[in-house]
Amino acid sequence: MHQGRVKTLFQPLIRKLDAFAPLNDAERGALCGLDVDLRKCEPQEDLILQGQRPEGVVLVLSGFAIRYKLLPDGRRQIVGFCLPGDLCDIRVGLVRRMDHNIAALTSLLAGVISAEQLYAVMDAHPRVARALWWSSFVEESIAREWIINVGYRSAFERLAHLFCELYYRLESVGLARDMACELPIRQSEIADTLALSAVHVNRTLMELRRSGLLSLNNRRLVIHDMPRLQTTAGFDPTYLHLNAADPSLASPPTP
Amino acid sequence: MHQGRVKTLFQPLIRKLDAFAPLNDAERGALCGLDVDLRKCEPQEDLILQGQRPEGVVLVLSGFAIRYKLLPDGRRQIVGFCLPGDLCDIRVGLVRRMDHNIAALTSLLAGVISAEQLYAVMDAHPRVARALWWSSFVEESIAREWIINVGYRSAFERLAHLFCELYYRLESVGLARDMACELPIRQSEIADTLALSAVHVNRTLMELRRSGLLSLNNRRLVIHDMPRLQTTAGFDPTYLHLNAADPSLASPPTP
DNA sequence: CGCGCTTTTGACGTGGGTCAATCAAAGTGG
DNA sequence: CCACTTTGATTGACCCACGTCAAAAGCGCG
Repeated sequence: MHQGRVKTLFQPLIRKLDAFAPLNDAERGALCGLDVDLRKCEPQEDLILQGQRPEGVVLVLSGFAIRYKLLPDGRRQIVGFCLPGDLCDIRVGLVRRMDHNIAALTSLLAGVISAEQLYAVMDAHPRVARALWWSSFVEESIAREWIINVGYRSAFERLAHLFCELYYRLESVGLARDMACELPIRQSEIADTLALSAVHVNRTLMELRRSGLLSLNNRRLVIHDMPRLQTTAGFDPTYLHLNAADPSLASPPTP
Repeated sequence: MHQGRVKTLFQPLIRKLDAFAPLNDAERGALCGLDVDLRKCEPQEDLILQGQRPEGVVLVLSGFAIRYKLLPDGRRQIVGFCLPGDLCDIRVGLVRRMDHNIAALTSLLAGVISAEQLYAVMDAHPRVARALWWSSFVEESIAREWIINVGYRSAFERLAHLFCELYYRLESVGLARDMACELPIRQSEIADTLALSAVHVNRTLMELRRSGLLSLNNRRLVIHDMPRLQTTAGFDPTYLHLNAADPSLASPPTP
């Protein structure tokens, strides 16, 4: 469905999976051939609500989304970013009710894919299946790294770390290059992500700018000194498992 | 291998998976028939090191283990508990190098299973596959909840929340009942888990005792007032996806 | 019965929170 | 084209939960 335009929209996903193991034409074709139910969202619009039974796997085609939970005092904690090419979440077909919300951060185009159809493609193309399982593994790794970010690091390090992560993730789907990318995130959203107050995010961001490590203006992130940024952040990209390719590995079975 | 004694050692895993969807005799048999490479560990001994290529899926048979990362200043952050019945981690066969360590907390008996064999069982028994995918999904949910615990909640709430989680997880594998369980965790380890100092954990623990919510003495946790404990912790068990059973759901393909 | 872990207690310092303005950019409508 | 509103960024003053340092007290165990 929607073949014409959608084909290019699959680029981020394909590009990401290629980093695990290069896909052949048949595999790319199978992915692009997926029936996606296009869904356009405005900024702040919820895609999936907590407690809901997920009706399909959501693939972010363009724009940013966030996973978040609402907290008793009305605040929210963002527990993950869904960037273009991210599937939220492959195993969702196994779960009765979502335990968190997903909302659009920017205006966003998503594709809803039925679990059955996705699993069929995975069954027919083991390497696609492996790549998808790998990407869901990476998401789990990211969640664990966030525990450390929020628990252990100072505000300055937290921001630095988040920007390192977002830069590399965006680069891996072709949305960042030359140490710069569009980053349509408000300071209050950074605050909700890093468990800081918006005020302190602001102060820390200015400190980052003053220190010459990066600048973030007009929704555009420019990293001026990546090596030093990584060092001060304690950023070790291992957890993103980029270049994880190891086609020799056995492939777990699809649910 | 090791059939006789090992069969009972599979109980926690089977019990946990049963909560997702009751397994029949063939399915139980397939699990118990897995070749496990038994491995006995002393407290503090590392099971799997960061950077290592995992050689198989580790199933905790008895005792507690922790997932942790070492931090630049020598501290460590615990990013997960592996309790009896936990597999660490099904998709591990897809990954070139571990991004965190796993160590025994107590003396511990683990079973190492080859990815190929586990995947074969999953292929032969779709419901087992679904249950295992579900349990790995739950681990990811737990990691996300920990982001909130460490980022948002006060020390008092953090401890309360951790004890709620551990109680329910232990209950689901038959190691807790009547609001009590063995909990062989030192205060310094709670500190490393909750991103608090050991001193503050101690003070907070005493406050929890004084408030009559629970007691933790001689490695034994007794919860005196679970409803109030959950309320003060802001604990919503949804994220553990207990009773998640929904056998109608489609099953994702094994890698 | 003395050595090594943990746990407990005390005194004191600080990173980051809160509250409350102010400022800036981007609409919006007349 | 300009008042008026809205939303987000910035700044300042003050405060507290939790960290650090340091010492004491239990408590197993050889």
